[in-house]
Amino acid sequence: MTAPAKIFLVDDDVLAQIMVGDIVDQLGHHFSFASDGASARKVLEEKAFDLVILDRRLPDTDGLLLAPMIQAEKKASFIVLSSLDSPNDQVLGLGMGAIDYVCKPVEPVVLSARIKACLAAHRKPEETLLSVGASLQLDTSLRRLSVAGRTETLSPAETRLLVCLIRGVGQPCDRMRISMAICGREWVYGDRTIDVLISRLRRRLRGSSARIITVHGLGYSLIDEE
Amino acid sequence: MTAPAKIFLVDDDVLAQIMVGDIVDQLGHHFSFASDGASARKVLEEKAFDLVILDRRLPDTDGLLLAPMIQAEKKASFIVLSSLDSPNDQVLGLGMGAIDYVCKPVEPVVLSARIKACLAAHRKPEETLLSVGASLQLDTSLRRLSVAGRTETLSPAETRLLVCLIRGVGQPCDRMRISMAICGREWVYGDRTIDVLISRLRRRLRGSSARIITVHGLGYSLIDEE
DNA sequence: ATGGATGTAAACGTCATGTAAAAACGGTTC
DNA sequence: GAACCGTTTTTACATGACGTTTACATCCAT
Repeated sequence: MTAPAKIFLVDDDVLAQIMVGDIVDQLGHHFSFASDGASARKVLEEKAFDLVILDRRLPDTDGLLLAPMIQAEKKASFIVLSSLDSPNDQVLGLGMGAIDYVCKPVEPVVLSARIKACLAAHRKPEETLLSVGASLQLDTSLRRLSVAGRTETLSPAETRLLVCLIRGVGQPCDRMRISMAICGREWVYGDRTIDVLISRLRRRLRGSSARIITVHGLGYSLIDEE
Repeated sequence: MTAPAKIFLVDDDVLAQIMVGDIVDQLGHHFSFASDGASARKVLEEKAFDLVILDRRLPDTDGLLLAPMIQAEKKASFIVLSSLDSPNDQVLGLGMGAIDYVCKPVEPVVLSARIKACLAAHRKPEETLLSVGASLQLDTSLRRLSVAGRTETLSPAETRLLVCLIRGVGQPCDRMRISMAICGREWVYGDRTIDVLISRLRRRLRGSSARIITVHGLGYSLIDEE
C-alpha cells in the first residue's frame, strides 16, 4: 500500500474535472485542478505533484506550454488528455515529454488504468525531507536547512534551487533547468539571478561536507565529499 | 547523444515486425524480435533489454503472460501493442504492469513517439564514468578527474582530449583526429594548442599508473602500465 | 651536428562567474 | 494609499577560467 499521490488536472472542461476527480478519489489519491494556464502556473510554482494531467485547449493557452515548467527539477511527470487526437498532436505531446497521451473521449476505466500505470511507473518517493550525506538536511515544506549543527530558514527561491541541486547530486544542472525550476522561465544570456542565489546558498552551506561546484560553461552541481 | 537502447519485439505479425524494426532503426536503437512466446522466453532468459514490446495474440500464448518474466528483477519495461482494444483489455494490460498500451492499427509516427517517450522516461541514467586501470577515473559530465587519491576539475578541452585518448587506449591518436575531437577544426602545421593541453594533462596524471606517451611525428597515446 | 618536432612556462584576449550593493517587487499593516 | 518588510532581480565591478599564442629550451631522427 503506497501513500496517496497528489494529482493535478489542468482542464476547463467540467465533465473532465468530474470524471478525473472521481477516478482519483476512487484510487485513493489527492485531487486538485485548475481551469486555465495562468492559475495552473501559480499552483505549480507553489506545490509539488506526483502527476499532472494536461488538456491542450485551455481558454488562455495550449496546455503543452506548461510542460517545461512541470518537468523542471523533475518535479512531476505529466500526461496529456485531449480531444486533439491526430497523429501529429500525439507526436508533439509525447515529444514534449508527456509519458502518455490519452484522447478524449475516454472510458473512465481506461483512464483510471492509465493513471494507475503512470503512478506505478513514475512515482518518486514522497519526500518532504531531503538529505545529502550526513551533515545536510532540508525540510522542503518548512524550508528549514540543517547543516553543520545550526538550522536556518531559506527563502523560497533558495529552497527551490537547493532541491533542484539535491535531486541531481552528482550530475550537473545547467542554467536552463535551474531557471525553469526556480523562476519558471527560460534562462536568457546575461541573467545573473541564479549566480546570486548560488552565492547565497554557498554561504549557507559553509561547514558542510556538501559543496556546490561550478561546471564552467554549463552550470552547477552539488557534490558531497565526506 | 544517448547510447542506443536494446528493444525487443514479440509479435508474429510480419507487418508489425517490419514497422517496429524500421522505427527502431530510425531512432538509432538495436532491434530484435521473436514470433512466439516460447522463443521469446528463451531470448529473455539470455539477454537484457531496455524495452520490450508485446503483442497479445501470439500463436502459442497471450503475450501478457510474459510480463512477470520481463519485470522480474527489474530487467526491463514493456508496452503492449495489440489489436485487442477494448477497455477491458487495456485495463488488464496496464494492470499487469505495462507502461503503455497501444492499439493496432497505429500510425508509425505515433508508435515511434510513444517508444521514444517510454525510453526517455524509463531508461537508466546515462553512464558518464570512464576509467582506465584502477587509479584513473573520469566523470565526463562533471569533468571531474579522480586520480591517485585527489580529485580535480578539468577544463572542457582537457576533458575532451582525455576522453579522446581513453577511447583509444593503446593506440596512438594523431593530431588531426585530436584536433577535430577537441576544437572541431582541422589541425594546421604550427598549431601548438594540443601540445599545451597534453602538457597540462600530463601534470594532472602524475601519480597515476596511466601515462601519455609521445609517438614522435604522429601524435599521442595513453597507456596504462601496471 | 643539425633541423625539425616536442615540452612547457608565461602572457593574452575573451568570456564566465563571484559577490556586494542598489533597485524593484509583492505582500501586510496601519 | 503610504510606509514597511522580506525577497527577488538588476547593476556594477572584481576575479577567475579558458583556449590560444609566443618564446625558448629540449628532444629526436638522420
